[in-house]
Amino acid sequence: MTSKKPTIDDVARRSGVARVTVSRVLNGGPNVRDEVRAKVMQAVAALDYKVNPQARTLAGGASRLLALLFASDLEAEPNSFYQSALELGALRGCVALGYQLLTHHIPEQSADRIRQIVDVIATQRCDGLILTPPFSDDVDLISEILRLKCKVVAISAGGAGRALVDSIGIDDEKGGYDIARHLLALGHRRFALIAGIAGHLSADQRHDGLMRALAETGLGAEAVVWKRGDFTFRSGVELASGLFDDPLGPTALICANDDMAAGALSAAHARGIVVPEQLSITGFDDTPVSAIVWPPLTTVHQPLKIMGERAVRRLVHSLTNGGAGADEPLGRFERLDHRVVVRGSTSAV
Amino acid sequence: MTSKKPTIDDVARRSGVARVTVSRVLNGGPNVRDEVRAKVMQAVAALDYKVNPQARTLAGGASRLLALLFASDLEAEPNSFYQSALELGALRGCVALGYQLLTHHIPEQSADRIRQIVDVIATQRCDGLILTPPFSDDVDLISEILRLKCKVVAISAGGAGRALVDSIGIDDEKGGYDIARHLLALGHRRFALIAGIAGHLSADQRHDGLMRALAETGLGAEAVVWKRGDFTFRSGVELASGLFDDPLGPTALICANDDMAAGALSAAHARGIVVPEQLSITGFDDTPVSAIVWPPLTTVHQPLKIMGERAVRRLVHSLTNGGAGADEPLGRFERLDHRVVVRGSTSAV
DNA sequence: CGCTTCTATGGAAGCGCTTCCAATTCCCTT
DNA sequence: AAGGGAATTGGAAGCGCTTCCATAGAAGCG
Repeated sequence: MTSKKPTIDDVARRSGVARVTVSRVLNGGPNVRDEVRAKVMQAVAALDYKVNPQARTLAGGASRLLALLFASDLEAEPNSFYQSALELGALRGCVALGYQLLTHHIPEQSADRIRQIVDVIATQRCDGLILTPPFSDDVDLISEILRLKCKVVAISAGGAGRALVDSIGIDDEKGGYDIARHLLALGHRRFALIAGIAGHLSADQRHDGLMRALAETGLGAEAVVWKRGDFTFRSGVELASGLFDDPLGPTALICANDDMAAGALSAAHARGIVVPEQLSITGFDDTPVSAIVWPPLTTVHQPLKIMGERAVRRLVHSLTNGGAGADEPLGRFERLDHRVVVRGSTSAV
Repeated sequence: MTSKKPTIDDVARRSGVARVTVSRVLNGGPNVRDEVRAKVMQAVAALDYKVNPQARTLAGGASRLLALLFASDLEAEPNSFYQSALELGALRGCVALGYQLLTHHIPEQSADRIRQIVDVIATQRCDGLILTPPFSDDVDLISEILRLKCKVVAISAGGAGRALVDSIGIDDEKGGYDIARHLLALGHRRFALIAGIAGHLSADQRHDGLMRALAETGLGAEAVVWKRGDFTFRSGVELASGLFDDPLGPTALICANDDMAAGALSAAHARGIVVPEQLSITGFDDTPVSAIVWPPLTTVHQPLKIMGERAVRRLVHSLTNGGAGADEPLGRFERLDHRVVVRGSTSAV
């Protein structure tokens, strides 16, 4: 049928140069005359030649493979939209830069999560890792990965992660502050908060922001009751249900992500509580979930796709620039803009 | 720091056999004495040796790389839960079988979708492809892929795809029939249908099933008004909005997937139409969306994760069994069970 | 104008693994 | 007990690419 795929030698032969020269052209190496470069490129086009990534890896040592790690059980429902958005962004970056992306879901609570992740690095030979919360702040995990000389970029790392590796995220404290300001402006004074899991530092920062906003308005810790959820719809349902009994309960419920807000909304519906008239609810992330539910959620937009793409670019950058040891300031945090998106789930008290 | 990674030669040396023998053990080859096999395995464990997949690919010709293809624009919101479920299942299968999975999103309408996909095969050198609708029925595309000698398994292929390649799916016609029977039993007689895009054959089969159920009850085409959506929440909102004006309009709205049903539900809320009292709405797929909205959707459960995993297994099977030409009946369809999940969005008329 | 210093190119040596084929050993046959 | 086939093992040859080092010219310099 179709003849064998062309190799670098075919290109070399056709353009009348040595194999190394073709390799140089392909890798943008220096010291190649424009004339020769053009001749090679032409042969590449004519033969529809594509480098064999496996051969390149074997010879060159770099696999051009990146892994995106999520903390979720394969069996459980994933925090799907959040993850998809990051993945899509990362994929976009990989396609643009000629890298490949592997996605892995690791049960977060498992004691051997570190072993599993190290295994991914060892088995798949990927040379860069993108960590998502709460792995982004898992100091033990990160140290172990760095020990293996694997490059890392963390998404939404809190203080712990930021100190160790490059990271990308929004100003979560400010995000929490902003959403609180929105509710305070609407006249709310009694709040409930469904926070994230312990160890998810960026979500805790949103909590801090909320408290700062309250303090500015002269309110203290007594103005808010809070619990920790696990970011799933289900936990939103369960935790919200406990809030509806007190007649002097909160008038506004702030959730650490959209899924839990959707769950809270569902619980409210089930109890006949009208949102937002009787209770305002807010989410976080601005995933499609916030637009799908009724009423649509007021939430904080987080540029997840861009975060995914930036993560890849940062990783590739540090991979190709040899990460010149000292001059590469490890642990740089890149802040992206967020914004409050007001929809129908909040109203004046 | 850590010494170089151990190679197959290290294992060979440590266990006192030749490199080939280690290779045989690693690949489950025949003709190795149990005693030798054990000795090698022990050395592997002692050295914490992992095969280098790139080297294996280069030498062996098989990349052990599978690609999962989705038809969606990177910029548009993905049909996230549907895709995530398939991906998760496929990932599970890959991990179990020692393969790697690459996910790609190709804009479906783009004229050069075939070129893009062929490029994926050529550039990434993956040796198996998992197609999702509507690629599953894209005869031109499939023919081209087969011409490249790349193995394919299609998810939810309709007649066109099933004839060409191995495929996995539920009995969509029966799914449509079942959901219609559910509504008919509740007394509904006037229906609306938000169908899928043209060319998405499995979704069309659900339409056929609906018509069959209606016919059995003595109803004809006049009992249902229908339109085509594109499976997005947005299209559900838009298409449903047009249905609410006629006082003698449908009492039940059947949607070809959950996202469009959620959109329709949202549109109903916006118009003050109470679901299910004034209008019953059904979805399809049983993605988490169906549980997140209010009222939760009656829908048809499709075992997406299992479908993803089975797709990988089928692919790997045909890859490793050399696909012995004749005896391998190409185009085998594997049917998985579906079931109607009754939730709050449907009630008696 | 002879000498060093670049700049452009090519030769050779593998990267770690598998496949092909030859060599050895073993176990049955007759 | 000798011959034959099957079961085991190893040697050698790459897979397609990059890296290291050597080789020419071209260019710079006193």
